[in-house]
Amino acid sequence: MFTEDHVRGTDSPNDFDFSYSELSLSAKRKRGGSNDVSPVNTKSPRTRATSDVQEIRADVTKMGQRGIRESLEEPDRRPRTYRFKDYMTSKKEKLRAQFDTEREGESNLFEGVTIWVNGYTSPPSVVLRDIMLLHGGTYEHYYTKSKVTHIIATNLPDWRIRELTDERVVHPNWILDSVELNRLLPIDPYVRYKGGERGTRDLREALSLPAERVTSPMKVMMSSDPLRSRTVKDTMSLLKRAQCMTGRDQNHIDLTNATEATNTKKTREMEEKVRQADKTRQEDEERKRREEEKVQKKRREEDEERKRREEEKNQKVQKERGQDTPEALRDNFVPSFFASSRLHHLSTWKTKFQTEIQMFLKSRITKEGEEGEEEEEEEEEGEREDMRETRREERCDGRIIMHVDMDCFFASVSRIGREDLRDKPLAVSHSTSSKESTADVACASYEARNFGRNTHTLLSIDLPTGVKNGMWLSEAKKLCPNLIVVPYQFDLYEKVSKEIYTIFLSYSRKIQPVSCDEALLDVSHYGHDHILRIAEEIRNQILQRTGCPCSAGIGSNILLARLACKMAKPNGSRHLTDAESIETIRNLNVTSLPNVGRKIAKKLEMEGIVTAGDMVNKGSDWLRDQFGPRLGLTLYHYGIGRDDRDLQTATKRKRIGSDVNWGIRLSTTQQVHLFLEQLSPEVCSRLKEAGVKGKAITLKIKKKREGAPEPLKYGGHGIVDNMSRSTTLPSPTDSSSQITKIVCGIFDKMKIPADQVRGIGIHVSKLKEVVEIEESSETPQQRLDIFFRSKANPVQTNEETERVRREEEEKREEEKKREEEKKREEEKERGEIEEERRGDVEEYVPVDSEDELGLDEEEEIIRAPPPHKPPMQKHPKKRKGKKEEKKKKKKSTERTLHDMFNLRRAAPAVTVEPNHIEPVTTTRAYTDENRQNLQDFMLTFEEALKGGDLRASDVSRMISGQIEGKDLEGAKRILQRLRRVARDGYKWRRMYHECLHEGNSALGRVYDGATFDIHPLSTHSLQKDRVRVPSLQMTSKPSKPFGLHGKSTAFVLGSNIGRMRSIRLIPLNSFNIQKRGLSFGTPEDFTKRLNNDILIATKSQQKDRLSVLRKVKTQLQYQTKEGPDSLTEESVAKFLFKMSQSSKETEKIMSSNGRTDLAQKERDIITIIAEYLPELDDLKTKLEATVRDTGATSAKETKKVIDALEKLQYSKAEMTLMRSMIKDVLDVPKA
DNA sequence: ATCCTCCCCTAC
DNA sequence: TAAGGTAGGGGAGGAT
Ligand SMILES: Nc1ccn([C@H]2C[C@H](O)[C@@H](COP(=O)(O)OP(=O)(O)OP(=O)(O)O)O2)c(=O)n1
Ligand SMILES: [Mg+2]
Ligand SMILES: [Mg+2]
Ligand SMILES: [Mg+2]
Repeated sequence: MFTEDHVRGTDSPNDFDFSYSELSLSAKRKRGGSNDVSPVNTKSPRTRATSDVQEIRADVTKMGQRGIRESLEEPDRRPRTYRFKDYMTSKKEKLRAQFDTEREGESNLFEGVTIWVNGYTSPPSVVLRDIMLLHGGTYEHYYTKSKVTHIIATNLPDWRIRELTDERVVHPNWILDSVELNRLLPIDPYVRYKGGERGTRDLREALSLPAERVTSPMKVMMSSDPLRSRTVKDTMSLLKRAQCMTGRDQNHIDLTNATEATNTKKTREMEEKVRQADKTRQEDEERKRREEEKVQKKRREEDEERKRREEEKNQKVQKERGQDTPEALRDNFVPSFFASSRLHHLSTWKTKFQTEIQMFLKSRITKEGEEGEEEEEEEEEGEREDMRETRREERCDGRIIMHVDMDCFFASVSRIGREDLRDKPLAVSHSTSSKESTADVACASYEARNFGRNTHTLLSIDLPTGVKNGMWLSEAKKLCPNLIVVPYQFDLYEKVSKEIYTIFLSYSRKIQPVSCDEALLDVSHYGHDHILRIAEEIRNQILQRTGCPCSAGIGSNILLARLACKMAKPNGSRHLTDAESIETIRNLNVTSLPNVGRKIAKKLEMEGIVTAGDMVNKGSDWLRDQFGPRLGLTLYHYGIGRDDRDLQTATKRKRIGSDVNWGIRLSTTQQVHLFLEQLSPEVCSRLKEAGVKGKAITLKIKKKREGAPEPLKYGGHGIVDNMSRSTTLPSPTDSSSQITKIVCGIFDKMKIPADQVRGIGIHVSKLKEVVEIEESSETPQQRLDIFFRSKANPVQTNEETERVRREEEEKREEEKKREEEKKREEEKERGEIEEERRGDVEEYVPVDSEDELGLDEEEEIIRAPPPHKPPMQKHPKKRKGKKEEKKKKKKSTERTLHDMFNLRRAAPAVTVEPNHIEPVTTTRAYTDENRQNLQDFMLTFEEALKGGDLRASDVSRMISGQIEGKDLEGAKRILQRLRRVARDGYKWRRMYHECLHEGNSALGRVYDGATFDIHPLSTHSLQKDRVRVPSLQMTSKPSKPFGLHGKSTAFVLGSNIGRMRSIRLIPLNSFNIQKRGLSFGTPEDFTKRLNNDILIATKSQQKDRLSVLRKVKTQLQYQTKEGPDSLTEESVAKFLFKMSQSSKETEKIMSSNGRTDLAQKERDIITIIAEYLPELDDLKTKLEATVRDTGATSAKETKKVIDALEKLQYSKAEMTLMRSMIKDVLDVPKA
């Protein structure tokens, strides 16, 4: 993720980096620990009323200042700075070396000058830093007497400055003017406060400036006051120059690309310089690298040349047809789109901060592992060890999470150095004007958000109603006619972001980057007592360094921290304590909860649920039912303030992609191909940057929905259907041409008319790190062989196949259209028109619009999967609502059992040609309405079996009416399964097993988009004698909350269908138990018992019990999935214990809030889980005894107890349980 | 049971 | 004019 910008920007000795100050951290801790600072802080902040916050804030500001003074007084305790340099890979190191050479050439204007920027300046410190960086100067993040030669400050008087006697305090215009005139001006006219004469001399000496420079005739040249206020334009032009040097666009990453990409004079000069430096001092290795680079460059050039010719040809073809080149195929459309796309930037920055922080921390860890070279290093280790210890202890008391988020970020950045914009309603947008503008407002200032409202009534985060982020400018203008629109300043946002992350890193190393303007910090190590002060200190620092306000929220988990931050906005901080959380959250709108966006909010609203309290009242069962086991439970927990997510400090990327869903209006397939060719390199360069290759290539297409109007939004995609298809390659790739080829192939297969394409995306997944790939010993040929051996033989399609497929799709399309039609009418009746536009739900609820009404196709279908009703209705108990059921013509006179019992067939029987791919539309889900039918089917089936004269063909026919064969055992098994279904109340889904065999053909799925030669059949064994027969697979009750239910298309390769012989059924779950274990059994025992109990509960219709047991089962499954290891006795024990604890926690919250009903529910859960943990009380008694024996009284003595326990030789599982109980037991005597 | 693909939703 | 990108979580359907 190292952009050119990045590499260059960080190559200076005084570069911007994540500086991490161990010292400032420990100093803070000490300050926090001593009681001298705070007169306010006698109460614990956990219980402090919010009204105290103001007071604290003022107090803390002072304290922050005192903190700085402290550090000034103790110059030895300066923070240590770690740079990327410490942890970049050696390759990147080399790249940087090259840029160093270039940079040095730029200017040495400020050589020997080291500045430290004090407080808020205009331009802000980030800009000054860049300037210094470009002109040979040094920028210090922290003040150090021995290093800093100039203190830069705008505001006078500043009490801090008065304390500085040795250094020069200079106005920033000194820097700006010096750059402008390209000479170092004397500082005299710019000096804000002059120290002693000695200081001046020192300064001159230190700088060893030539006399003529110092006596520059600047006064003559500068007609205006040197301390004048700079215009933004001034500043920006300087900044622009800075950007010229630092490399502009983060989209152009590849170093070699970068050197050849621009043909500006500057670049050429730089290259020349580099070459010269190369000659004189680069080492062999470096030269070799260059050679390689050159070769690659050449290759690329050839490649591009070829492409260019192709393109020319294409364009000529188009011209001949009299067509213009579409906008999306213009030169540079893709890069320029991304360069202007705010969302692209947002996304890019997020991943950037994620990887950077990850790398930074990793490097720190390796560093720790090494021997400390200095004494200081040792100390530091000790300190960190100490901190870890502290943290561990703190965790017993719960974590302390802080969420810091910039206030109206983009707008605030625009206000830097613009006092005139300070209190104005502001919007950041591309558009320059117009009431009609469909440009998005990326960010609205708080004045715009609250426009026209009495701000005193704004008590809750739920209330604001003015301009929202994501809203169209036209609408924003309507709401707020005074709105001032300012342009994006992406470079500045990025700089400010880096600045705030630097600050974050100086407070905690456990950081989850959330966005360029926010992060979650684990600040447990500061303890509860002073945490609000720390928050204020951070906010203060951010304001000082960037000139932008932010807010901070603190809580015992991520949820509470986020909510607290939101509530504190703008420009505030808050600690949302556990005690007040439930009551506070209860009154919040559901949309303020994470994971509740547009759709979920709407679904909730339809049930009359508006507040989080409403949601909790509806119950966790309902939520899980509606939103799936995962989200349902999460939401329920959020509703009562619970959230056990860990901070995600390090993640592995799973996918890399690039989408353009704007400005896509193409007319021919060829044009789509050309566009894909533009997009592929984008994806590839991101892959390369991340150092990965991927095996799965996905093409995403937004296809204009049938009948959808042209979108109102300029260049917008409008109402679309999303489609995607992927191809898995034998080996990972990051080759642009390969990916282009594949996605073009996929697109052709998707059979989407080019003029209906509204959005295109390419994604690569199944990623592998390049380093690992290189280590792998297999040759490409070997890998290919492995692939072909592991997969079936790919085939080519033919025209006939495509025709069938198209027909099938058309049919589906038609059906979909009908559905929509119906739905649209219904919605019109209800007056419910939804819009296609998006935007922050919470912030922006779109308003109706004639033209852009967006109907979600899926919603209607969820409620009623449209069955292909066979004509015979043996069971006339009909749904009344579906009066307009289509009367379908029966194709065959043959009446199958399938028809008789109204069991929908999975697919029409199709004739399959050998080696051809055939589309088969399968219909899923025998839903409730079919249950009765199934039971009837079963009875008949049973009768038939009794007679003993049932052939497998009958079984097949009964189900699909198409296949011959004989398999009594199979039939019996089907019966068994049917019984089970009837008994367990499972729903069914139907599924295809295909077939295959014979000669040189193989069963296989089609690898979309890939063209392979037909391979001779390899020796691996194929499943022979298999038959394409629908079978039944048990599935738990579906809980998909959104989207299309019940239909999908399978593409089946068939051959010699006539020879099929057997039926294959999914084996029932079997449990190979045995193994003896604990009282509650091995994991296998446990699972078995659980399943059995579920069965019993089902039979005896103990609904609540069943629900609890199912919950246990699902949760356990998740646990297993997430965990790196398979289930063990201990993990099961721990899991059960945790679940029980979790319910206890909920129970506590509920009963303390008077919700006896819900508390009872949790108690029931606890009781049921306790059945599986019969030993718990016993163990606890034993544990207590041990604790008494050891005489331990506090959590600190945990280890002592554990040692004692270990001597008693409990089993692993028992130890696990006891371990989790120790804290409780030790807490009791304390209390 | 477990894996894969496709799709949906959310967040900034 | 305007730049509606992207990653990850998660569910269903299907295959093995
Ligand atoms: N639909 C959106 C939402 C956000 N952003 C950009 C602009 C915002 O300034 C920035 C940060 O998003 P936040 O959600 O943090 O919103 P703000 O910082 O603007 O306001 P707040 O004070 O509520 O955090 O991301 C955007 O371009 N489009
Ligand atoms: Mg923000
Ligand atoms: Mg934010
Ligand atoms: Mg929300």
